[in-house]
Amino acid sequence: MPGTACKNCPLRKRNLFTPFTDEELAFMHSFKTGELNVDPGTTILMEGSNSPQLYTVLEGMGTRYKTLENGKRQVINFLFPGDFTGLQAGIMGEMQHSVEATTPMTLCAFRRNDLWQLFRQHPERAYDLTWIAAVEEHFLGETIASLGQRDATQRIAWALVRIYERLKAAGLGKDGDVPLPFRQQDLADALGLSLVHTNKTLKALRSMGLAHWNDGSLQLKKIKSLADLAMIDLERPQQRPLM
Amino acid sequence: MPGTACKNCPLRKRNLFTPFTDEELAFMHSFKTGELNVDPGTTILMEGSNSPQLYTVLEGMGTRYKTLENGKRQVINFLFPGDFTGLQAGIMGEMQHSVEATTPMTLCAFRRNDLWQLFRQHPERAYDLTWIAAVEEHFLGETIASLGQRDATQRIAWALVRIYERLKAAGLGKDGDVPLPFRQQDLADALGLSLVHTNKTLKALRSMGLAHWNDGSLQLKKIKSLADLAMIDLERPQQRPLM
DNA sequence: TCAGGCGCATTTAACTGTGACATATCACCA
DNA sequence: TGGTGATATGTCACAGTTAAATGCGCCTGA
Repeated sequence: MPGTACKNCPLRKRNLFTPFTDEELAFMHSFKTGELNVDPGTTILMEGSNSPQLYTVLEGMGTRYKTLENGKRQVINFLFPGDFTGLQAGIMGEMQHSVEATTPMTLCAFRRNDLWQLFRQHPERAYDLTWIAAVEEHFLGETIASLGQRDATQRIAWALVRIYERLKAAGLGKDGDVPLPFRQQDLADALGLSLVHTNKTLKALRSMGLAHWNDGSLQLKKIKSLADLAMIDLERPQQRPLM
Repeated sequence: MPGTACKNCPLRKRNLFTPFTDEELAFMHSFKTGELNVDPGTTILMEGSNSPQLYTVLEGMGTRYKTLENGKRQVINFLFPGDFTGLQAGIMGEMQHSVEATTPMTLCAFRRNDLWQLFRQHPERAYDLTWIAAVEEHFLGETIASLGQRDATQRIAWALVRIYERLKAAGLGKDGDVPLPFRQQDLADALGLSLVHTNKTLKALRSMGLAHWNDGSLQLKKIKSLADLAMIDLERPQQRPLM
């Protein structure tokens, strides 16, 4: 039982997450195989490989991405504390994307082979897992709508709002600030924009006073206006399970 | 128990789907509340509404889409026989997208409130459900990569290949043909392209002899070349659960 | 039986948002 | 001190958009 015991998990204290009973915590802990600490730039899961583990992010941030044959990269989603990843490989067998650490990260690892046990013995956790998958599916659908129908300014506004909401909900940052240690290139690859145009659009949002992203810190002073620009509704933070 | 009994379901006979035991079929049937027959153009599920049902497509085709505030429409995915939909609403509460019938459709309806029973009493079905969610998540990730990183020609080639594979796997069409009763506008809205450019690109693929889509029928004579153009690998059909 | 209308595919022409390329600046580090 | 990675900015070309018009098949109603 290396690393933190689940019942002492600092993340779990945040009321973003649905509380677990001691019995539930004990089970999750038995499901856990260890903690993984990685340096920035480390590839945690590799497209095409067959990972034996599933992960919950305890600390740090990363990207989930696909690389195309022509070398282009599509960032599918960012990984923040509390996020769960690896279910696809856990269920389908082979990773369809890679996961890379952007900052130093700590991940809680679970045995993929225990997944079926979880479904048999703990239907509540199985339900949680499906809940997580459904929420991710919803988010990916919104991403598709952004790439397909929004112009560059709206796309960036959309991404910044959603990122801000997620990081705030995870309890990161203070006041109107939130840490965002990615490169502009990462955001560009997430939105299907060129680096140059991403840079210019960020400048425009800055000069409009809507979004300031400097030195790894994102500041949204007028998130409502930014959301209007992106043509989206703000999402109220919703309690969710932490695996 | 209106409509077809699950054990007589004609879809289930196709060996695309994992076989169920009689006991399993009986349970699925008990979970079923009825069949839904709709005309083309009918909205089956509405964005923002709170559907009490989940559906498996028995017959016909449709689209799953989001409408943006500016009136633009993003088709997130097409619905084909054997597809399951409504899990998002079933789990998250509110529909985040709409579902519309393109052709006459027959759907098998399940009670959303029974979902939790399914998790408790039939972990195998719960696992299947999560499997379906994971596959959908994978597909949406590939869609994001297409919208973000491929040009118009590659996007259309990608879409046609994937659609062809899915329809073939479902046992539709004969030889190199497959029925595809959508409008060019639907494909355009799925790929984030204008109708005009979609039309031009389809014409180009036609004159290259790679794809012929006329009168609701899609013919791919050189699917391998089309896949190369799209920079994707062909997917071997994989057995999957039918809910 | 024919006229009118509607949905969809097709085509042409003009415009534009975004990409590609080039270059500069700054911080950091070996 | 030079090298590397990131942000920043200007210029120009083009893939794809927008607008507008035509044709064709099919339905409906007189």
